[in-house]
Amino acid sequence: MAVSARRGAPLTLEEITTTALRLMDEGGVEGFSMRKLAGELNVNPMSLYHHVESKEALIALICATAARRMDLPPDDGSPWQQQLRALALAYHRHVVAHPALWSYLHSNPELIADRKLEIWQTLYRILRQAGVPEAELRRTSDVLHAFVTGFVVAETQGHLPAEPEEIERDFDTAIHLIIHGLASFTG
Amino acid sequence: MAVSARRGAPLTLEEITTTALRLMDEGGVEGFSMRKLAGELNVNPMSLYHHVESKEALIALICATAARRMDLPPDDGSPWQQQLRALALAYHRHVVAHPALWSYLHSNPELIADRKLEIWQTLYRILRQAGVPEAELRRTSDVLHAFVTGFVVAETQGHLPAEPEEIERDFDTAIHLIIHGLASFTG
DNA sequence: GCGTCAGCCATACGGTGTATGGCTATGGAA
DNA sequence: TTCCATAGCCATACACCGTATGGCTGACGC
Repeated sequence: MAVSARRGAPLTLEEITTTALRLMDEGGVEGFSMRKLAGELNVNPMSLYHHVESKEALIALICATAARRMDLPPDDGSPWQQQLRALALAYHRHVVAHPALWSYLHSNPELIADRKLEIWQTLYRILRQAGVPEAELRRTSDVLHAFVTGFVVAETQGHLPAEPEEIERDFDTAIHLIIHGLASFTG
Repeated sequence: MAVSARRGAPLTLEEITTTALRLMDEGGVEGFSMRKLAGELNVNPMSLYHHVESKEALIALICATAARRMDLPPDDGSPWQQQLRALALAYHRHVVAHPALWSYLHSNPELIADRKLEIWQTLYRILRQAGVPEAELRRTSDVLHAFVTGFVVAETQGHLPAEPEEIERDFDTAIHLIIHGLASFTG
């Protein structure tokens, strides 16, 4: 099947996405280009297009994969406040691992809109436990996700102070606000 | 002073920023280019660089101007909840007028970080009235701004439902969460 | 009259995404 | 064994981008 002249093995989608993610981690999504990716893979730029429809589609694929890979806290029977905090921490940890990617995702939220994603199901479960009415689940989860997204981007973009313990306190403040805001539903 | 060959009058910074803002409103910040701007102004692309240092600087200038133009609610003595709502509405109104610009600003929060901006002073005032301790003002305002920013981007990016009354209810939910979250400070 | 300089622009460089079409070697069919 | 469809790859080209460089022009102060 006409393997690359400059490489031994044929390209794989896996290889493409992995390298692309690394490049984006290193140089941001803005600094990422198909030509650089091709160079890194020692391949002609056009070869990529046999595995991927477009640059945009490639990024979308990587975002979707990243979103699916997040490991979320199970329902351990603890109070919803604690579970919400655990979920936020998991999300936060995941974002910090790939700031560039999530900052991009932040401006293109449709890439993570699928409500069947485990992350949404987990959030729904916690919100139910918090007393949010069924009819308000979609709305409340949207708003919360927007909040969290805003926070995380502010952090990864360096809008918040750089010291880790300061960030942690900011994080605590954010969670505090959200939990006390949600608690008003049970009242 | 060697006015443009193709135009009668010399370029002005005002003219450049106004046209640039219009182009960004129409085609998004990604779709905006110096060459298109020059074309719109009937001028050689390089002429722009006599009034502006770079594309990035131009966008930053426009963002800063936009942020300063927002007219904010004065302290009318009403409860802080009401004032916070008014501030959020003013912010919201302003963002909806130039979604593309604010979506960009959202990914580059440093462009609006200046704490002397009236918007921050107003927010500080309201947070004080809400009982937020002085030492927590910076942190709380950061977090709130991140929240609001996230919400507004979600809305302008079409992540929230399109129907206006739905958006309004989402907005109410957001404000509700924030107000009840803040209220925990006075408790 | 002359120098200075603001304003403008032509050209060029190195980058981008990707359309088009052609090459090659492999798998299956005959 | 032969043949061919096709998967995989790549060379070329196009239209765009931001902007460095350096030169032109004409208004102004002296």
